[in-house]
Amino acid sequence: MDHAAPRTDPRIVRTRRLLRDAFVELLEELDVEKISVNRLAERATINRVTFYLHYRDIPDMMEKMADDMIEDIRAILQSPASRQLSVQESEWPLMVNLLQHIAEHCRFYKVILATRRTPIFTERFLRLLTDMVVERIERPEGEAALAATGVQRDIAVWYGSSALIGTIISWLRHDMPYTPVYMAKQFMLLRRHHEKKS
Amino acid sequence: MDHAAPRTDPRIVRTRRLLRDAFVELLEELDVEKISVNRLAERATINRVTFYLHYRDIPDMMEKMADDMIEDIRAILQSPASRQLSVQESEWPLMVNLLQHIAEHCRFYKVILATRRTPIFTERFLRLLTDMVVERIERPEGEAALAATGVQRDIAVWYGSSALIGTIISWLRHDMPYTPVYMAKQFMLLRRHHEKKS
DNA sequence: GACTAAATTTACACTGTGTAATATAATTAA
DNA sequence: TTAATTATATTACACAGTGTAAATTTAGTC
Repeated sequence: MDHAAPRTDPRIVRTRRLLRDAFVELLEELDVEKISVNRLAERATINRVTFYLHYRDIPDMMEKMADDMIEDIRAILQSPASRQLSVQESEWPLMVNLLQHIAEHCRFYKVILATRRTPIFTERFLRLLTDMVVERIERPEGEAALAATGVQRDIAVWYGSSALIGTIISWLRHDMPYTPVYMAKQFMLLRRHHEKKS
Repeated sequence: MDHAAPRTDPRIVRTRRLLRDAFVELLEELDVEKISVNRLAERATINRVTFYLHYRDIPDMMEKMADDMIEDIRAILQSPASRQLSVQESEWPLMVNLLQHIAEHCRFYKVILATRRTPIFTERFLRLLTDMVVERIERPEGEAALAATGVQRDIAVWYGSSALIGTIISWLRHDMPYTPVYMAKQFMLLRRHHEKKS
């Protein structure tokens, strides 16, 4: 890297920083669909037209911001520490680094990953599944199994419900290559491995 | 149920059906943000003004559609079969029913849960984590562990990566009540229970 | 200090929004 | 069947936002 040292104009850096900060700010206050180029430019204290010198529209800007985010995360996951170690050993520091990175930039990540951004349907569906998992875990059998594993209760809930909805979405995305029954069986297998202690 | 038999005007039923079908159709062709009341009414072959007699705006319409979806799903999860059985036994038919319901209405669910709806950031992040999980599972150790459990490879990938990103998002949503290190430890525990065979 | 590039200002044509008033069509009830 | 009610259509309007163009000002680079 750093071959030809592009050295971007500080005005460009400044404008983009203002825009991205303003975007995060607005996302803390409004739903995405309410963020207009108008408002964004106003909040960023730049001219509306200037926005178009940098991004085609707001989705395009989000795309670019996502690119940057991915670049950051990739840098962490490909850190030198991970190369010579085994998978088992390298996973731990990678995970810690990733989570710490997110924690350090939590204002950004929270707004980007965890606000109203989740379209209403997924959100509602997830909530329902979460209730289901909670109910399940609160039964005596669930409590016992959980206690044996040393897994925090709410974390197990997050994990289980996200896994469920995420797998369903992936299944749909891949045009349902397995029958519902087969999927259900697989869920049972995966579940069991959470709860049955060795 | 069926106390006062509200008996909605067939015109209302028709208009809402046209609108919702048109919405699904458009969502198959465009990103959500490109769906305007204009286009929607045109596609539904109703007058634009009529839309406002039923919904405040498009997010409001999505909200209502989500309500209906949740009602359907809830009906399945609270089916009579589930009441007298134990948790373990009732879970299986519920899961099958749920998945079959989704499969039957897959055009709707696919568009609603699995299209471009996932805001770019989550999508990109999920893709990255998926790569990570794939790489991990393709190693000899991973293959062996997987074979022992009888879990399908790609399903394990979907499951693991969704669980990961979903848990991270929940952690952020709850304002990070655990340290990154603790979270990482919990991930290791949950992971281990997938792979270590009894 | 001159050159270059970014940002601003102003303007314009366009698409979409939300509401109001009135007219027409379909449904329901007498 | 007629009369009522109620949904939808039509037209119109004020407003907010979009994306682009041209000329100008401001800031950075060499």
